[in-house]
Amino acid sequence: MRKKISAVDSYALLYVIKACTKKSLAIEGKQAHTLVIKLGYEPNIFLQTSLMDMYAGTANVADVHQVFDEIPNKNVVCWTSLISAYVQNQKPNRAIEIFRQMQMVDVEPDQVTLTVALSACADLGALDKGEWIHDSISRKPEFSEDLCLMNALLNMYVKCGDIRKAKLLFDNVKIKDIRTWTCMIVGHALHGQAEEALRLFSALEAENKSRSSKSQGTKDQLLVPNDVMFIGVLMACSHAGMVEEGKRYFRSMIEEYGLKPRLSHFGCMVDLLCRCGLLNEAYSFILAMPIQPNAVIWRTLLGSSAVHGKVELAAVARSKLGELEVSLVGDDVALSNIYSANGMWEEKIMLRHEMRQRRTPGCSSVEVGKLHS
DNA sequence: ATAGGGTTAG
Repeated sequence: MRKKISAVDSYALLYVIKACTKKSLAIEGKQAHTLVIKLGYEPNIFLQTSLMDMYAGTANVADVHQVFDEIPNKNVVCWTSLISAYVQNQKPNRAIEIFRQMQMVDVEPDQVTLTVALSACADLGALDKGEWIHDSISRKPEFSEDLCLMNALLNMYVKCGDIRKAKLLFDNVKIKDIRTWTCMIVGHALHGQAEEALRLFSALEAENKSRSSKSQGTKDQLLVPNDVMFIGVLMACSHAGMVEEGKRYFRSMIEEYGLKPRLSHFGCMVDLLCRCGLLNEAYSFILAMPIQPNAVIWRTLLGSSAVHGKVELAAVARSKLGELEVSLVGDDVALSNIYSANGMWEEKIMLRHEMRQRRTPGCSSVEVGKLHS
């Protein structure tokens, strides 16, 4: 089409930009942006917001903000895209700031804006701001009909630790989807309420069984567990020390539900085995994985080796982290602490010396008014 | 025909 440039209209460009977003194609996305300018489509607000979304998806927040700044009449969709870009790129503080700015220039947030803002609150653990948004939802009854928004609200309460509010909300949402259930299961799992989490999962399975034996109409309403839900289920087993159940759910996920475990599922299993002190089994499990283990998995084994005083295994895990070139200074601290616990002072001194040469800083975070890292 | 949204291991 570019050879016959007169045929390129704003719709063609829009779909090309969407394709770039979907496939995270940064260079092609930029080329599409160039064409938007060359062909004089800059006043098209649909194209501008799509471009913002494309830059957000390719981790280019600076360009998102620049596109936003150059839009003359910013509507609620433009503002929401900007907030979303900061959420997607792990800048929830900035997202909340923009959310405030938007209200100061009298642009009224809609359901989508509030959904995104709640996501930022969840990431920050900002319960007070989340509750403020909940209040503004309550003032618009039609907003409570929006399931995306309700799921975001539920997730906010879960991540901010208000499990009671989360449960109340869950019970009050009449029409739930698989994400609603997943949120609540993860919520219980995160709060150490493994039994509640697994009870919910069983309730969902029972509900599905009863519906699939009934008429065709109810079959359309089946809420089939997906891979994300199994992460919640496995987390619950892990936090409750339920090894055998965890292994059973892992098998059931593959065999009964036909789901392919992803890296995070293997991570859950390693965590489960490690927490129960089955470190050798965890190590064999990692070696037998069909996909390459990442740093989180080796770090789980390392941390657990430290707890259980398994020096050799800790050293293996640390060297794997080194190979992946993503090790944090905390990984070395963990290993160095095992050495001292076992009186291996020479090893400890050598490791500490290596650490001084690398000079990678550690980090922590604390909330003082807002979250600082 | 056109734009922005919710669940995911430590």
